Amino acid sequence: MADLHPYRTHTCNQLRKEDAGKTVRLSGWMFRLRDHGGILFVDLRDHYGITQIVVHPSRSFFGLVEKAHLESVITVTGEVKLRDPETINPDLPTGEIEIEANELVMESASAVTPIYIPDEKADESEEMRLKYRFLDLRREKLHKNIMLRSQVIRFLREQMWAKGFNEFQTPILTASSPEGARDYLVPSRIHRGQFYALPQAPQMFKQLLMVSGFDRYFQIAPCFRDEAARADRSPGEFYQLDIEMSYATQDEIFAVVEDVVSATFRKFSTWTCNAAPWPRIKYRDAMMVYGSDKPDLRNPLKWFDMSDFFRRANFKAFAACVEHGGLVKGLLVKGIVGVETRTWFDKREAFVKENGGKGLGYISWTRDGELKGPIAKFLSPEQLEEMKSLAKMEPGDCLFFMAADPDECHRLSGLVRTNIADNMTNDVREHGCYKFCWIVDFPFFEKDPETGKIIFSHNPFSMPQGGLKALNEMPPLDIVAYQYDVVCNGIELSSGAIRNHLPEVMYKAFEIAGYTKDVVEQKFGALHSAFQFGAPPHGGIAPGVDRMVMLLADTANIREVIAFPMNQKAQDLMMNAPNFVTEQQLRELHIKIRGTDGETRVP
RNA sequence: GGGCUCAUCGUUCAUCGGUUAGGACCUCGGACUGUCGAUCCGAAGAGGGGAGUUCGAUUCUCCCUGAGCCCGCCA
Repeated sequence: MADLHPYRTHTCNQLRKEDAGKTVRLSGWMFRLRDHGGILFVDLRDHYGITQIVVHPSRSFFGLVEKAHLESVITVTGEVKLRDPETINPDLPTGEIEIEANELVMESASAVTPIYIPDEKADESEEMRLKYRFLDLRREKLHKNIMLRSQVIRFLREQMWAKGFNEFQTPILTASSPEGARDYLVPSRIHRGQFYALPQAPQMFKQLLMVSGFDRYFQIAPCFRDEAARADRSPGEFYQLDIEMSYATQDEIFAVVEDVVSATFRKFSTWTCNAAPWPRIKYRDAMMVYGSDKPDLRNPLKWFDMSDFFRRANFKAFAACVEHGGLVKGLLVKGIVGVETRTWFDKREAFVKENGGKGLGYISWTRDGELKGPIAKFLSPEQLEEMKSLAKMEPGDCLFFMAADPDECHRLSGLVRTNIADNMTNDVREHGCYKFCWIVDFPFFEKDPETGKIIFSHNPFSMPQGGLKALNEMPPLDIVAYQYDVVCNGIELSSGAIRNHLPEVMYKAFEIAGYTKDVVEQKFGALHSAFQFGAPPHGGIAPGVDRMVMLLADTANIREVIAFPMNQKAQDLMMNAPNFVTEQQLRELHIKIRGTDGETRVP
């Protein structure tokens, strides 16, 4: 046996009945132990699988194994034996054999683990799981998620290379960027009082690579933003499949993403995907129909504009709303009258009020032909008839109404659309599918609700449709940009734009948003400078890697697809980051901590 | 910055203001030569911190601390 590899000749998912009789060596963790007094069974686990080890009482190491804690790492040498037919375990790929241990080495004894690894359904606090992440990652579910992530990233890379894209690295220590999210700052030791920033995205670098003539760029790019986390938003840092293309039209960029993302979802999930080209929904239509710029298209419910109808109808509350610039929308829900109870309808209305709305009107067409509901009595028989044909209503259907200022109306209608679908007795949503769509034509500018100022609504790098002419001639709020998102099942997967590579257009756009030429040249110095020397028209996009894997793993929490995530407060509980540093370190960085409770604490 | 929910053995979940604070898993001890979430017997092990209400608080109230989710934020 001296010629065997010191740790293993096979993995724990390799041996089959054909291997019977071989002398083998396996290493792994003691996953489970079944102690029958006279005989021990150890489920030996490694990355690949599980193999049963049998330890007979005559062996010198019998006592060692019997007393060992689970999760200890051992190396076992022994003979592959066929199991008796009645002891075959059909649940294990290696279930037809077992290893009869002749030698055993305790490589690394484990203490009692704070979480019990075999219990996949255990529901420890996330705090506990994050603190002992290296243990949680041993569990099959999480281990698989991280492997899925690894394979997805590999596949994304392969596809990008195959499409002629080149992979580049861009700096991690860079300059603080104007606009956008809060930067993570890194103090400079050499330059007193100056700071680097971690990139929120390699946005300017990838554009500069286009100016440098590299034509097609991609990177699995780390992005850092010092903003609050959510269940679907990783705190601090996340990864994007960052893409930029020279001389590309919006349609060409869409085609690349449709190809790459579709292929990825088809490869790594059994769920169906809607075929490319994906629906392209204008931002304004998305807000009108779905009340959201990230609609879940598995939900078939759609709002439509009834402002014109209610302007003419003699229901004063809605007519007044429309007169004052508001919006009235209708949502037809088929076949729920007589299915859902009065309480159900009351709950929908209560939901709207909880979310700041005035209420939720509706008219039900009962199975015996009556039109009922809080609003029905305000409409004349002719108007009710018009409403029915407008909404394509049938007996058993209910028409909901939302009336408010446009922004508020969209917001509430989006919430209601989801709330109704979530609570219907007969679920109308599709399941087991990924529904992709493009949201296009985002507004270039919007009005700051607090100051009333015109501000960039998405990002100042994108090209306004109509170019300089539009900026000069159109009301700013009517201008749309070559700015687009990919949305899948209600999750924003990706965001991108055809860039603005023309200095004059930059100046004008920033002027409308209240910035002078100087500011443009100062804040976007490199980009502005680069555009003076021949810049190719270019555009790009950046699908979120974490979110793609999250959808593929069918988990609601993005931390389930990140090996070492931070908690919602952007703390790494395992590494204890962030943490205090020594006075010496602070001195080198010319930093003094402000305030009373933030005194420098030396660990 | 704000809102909601939560905090009990190592873990997880119970417990009407009066209980020897209970179960499951883990742990420890014992039995057991074919199990595979082994089984059986036994044992150990808990109210985050601080105020208050009360004859009496794990339970009610407030503050602090910590956690999760949401809003703001995330061009």
